[in-house]
Amino acid sequence: MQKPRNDIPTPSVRRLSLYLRELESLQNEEYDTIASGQLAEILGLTAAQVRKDLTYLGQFGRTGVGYEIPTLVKRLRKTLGADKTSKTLIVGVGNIGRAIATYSGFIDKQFELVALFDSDPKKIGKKIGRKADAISILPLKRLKPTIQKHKIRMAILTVPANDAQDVADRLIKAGIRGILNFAPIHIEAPDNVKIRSLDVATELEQLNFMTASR
Amino acid sequence: MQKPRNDIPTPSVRRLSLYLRELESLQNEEYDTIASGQLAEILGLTAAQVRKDLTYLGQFGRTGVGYEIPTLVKRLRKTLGADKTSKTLIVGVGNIGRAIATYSGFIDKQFELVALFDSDPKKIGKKIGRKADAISILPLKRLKPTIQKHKIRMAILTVPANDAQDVADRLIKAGIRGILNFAPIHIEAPDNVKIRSLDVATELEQLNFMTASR
DNA sequence: CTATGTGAACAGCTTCACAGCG
DNA sequence: CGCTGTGAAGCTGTTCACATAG
Repeated sequence: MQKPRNDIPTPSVRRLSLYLRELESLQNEEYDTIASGQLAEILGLTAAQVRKDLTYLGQFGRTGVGYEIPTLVKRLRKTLGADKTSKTLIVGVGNIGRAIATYSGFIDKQFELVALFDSDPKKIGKKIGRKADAISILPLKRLKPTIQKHKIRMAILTVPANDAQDVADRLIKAGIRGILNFAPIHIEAPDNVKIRSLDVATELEQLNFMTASR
Repeated sequence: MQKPRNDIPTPSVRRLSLYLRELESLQNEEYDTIASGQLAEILGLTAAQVRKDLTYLGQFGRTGVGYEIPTLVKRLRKTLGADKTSKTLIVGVGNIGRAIATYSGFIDKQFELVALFDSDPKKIGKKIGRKADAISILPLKRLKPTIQKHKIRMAILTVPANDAQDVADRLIKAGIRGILNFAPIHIEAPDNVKIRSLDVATELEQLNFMTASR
């Protein structure tokens, strides 16, 4: 008996995201079609892998020609949910939080930054961002009402490691379904809440290891 | 015939790094020994995985007891190269670059931030960081001499996507062996130069995908 | 002749399960 | 017993190679 698998493997999802971004920047170019090999070349992958990934979108490549870029972009957007903007919030307006908040506005338009939170009373009420779409920093007690009012699904967590689990718990209680965690600590969460951690220290350490030996 | 494998798998290296950090913060606690199951619990892993990872350090766990924390820490440091500080530089002093430069001084002391670079003439000469160990921003033409003088092996790349490959090429020519890239683009490099990319947009998109369906 | 789509082989990691040791 | 160390089994993702389509 085969295990029925109709979801997309995590590594493929990551690459689909790369394809989308690359193709969007290619869209205004002269070509209106692209072959798996070309895309692979640009992104440092193999042609077979690109093709396999793209089959998760259904089949629509043209044999002997390649993939129609506009169609491909449309399908990628649809599959990844990039055809609608997703509301997000940031907790912790320190250096990293602020950097992400102001990061190329906000990120490719696909994500809308709805609110900023911090526990430091001195920061409350201050605004981040350029004039028109500057966003005020709110106290943590406003977390739950804000999340529920705007139906926010994802949060970016950029608080110190000591506070990370507490804040995560509050986010989860308030209904958040996904957390992008920058604190260098493991966040405990129920299965229906997804956590992704970006850990600069660990990445540096890995790089250090890879370049050290031999 | 077995494939003779004396290197450590990449996923294991990442976890070894997590073990080290966790154990360092546990070192002043009452316990001087830890079992694979406990460590696994803290980090959200399985006991078997922890044990398998730790065998890459050689065998020194005590049956029925666990691992001696000081010994374990020592071996982890040695294996990961965390027993000596590694010199690093940052190119691109925008929001992210600045955030990382000032990030908990600098990162656990294992990495020493030797220099900062930016292409913007207005930023040259400015200093980042607290008084005593503030670091001046240098122009890109100082890249090569600085890298060679200090024998810097790793670089953190926080420039805009458009400049990333150019700067990477210059870093590589100057002798850099590993690059931690924050630009949302694939960096091309020879095999003997390791690239690790942290891509916030892609991570967010993945999280969005994972929390969207069902 | 070119490039897709895909079953099948392969490789790499993780999990299992248990022998061995204090 | 309790917990390590580890072959073996299991899974998942990648690569191969080729039938297929235009």
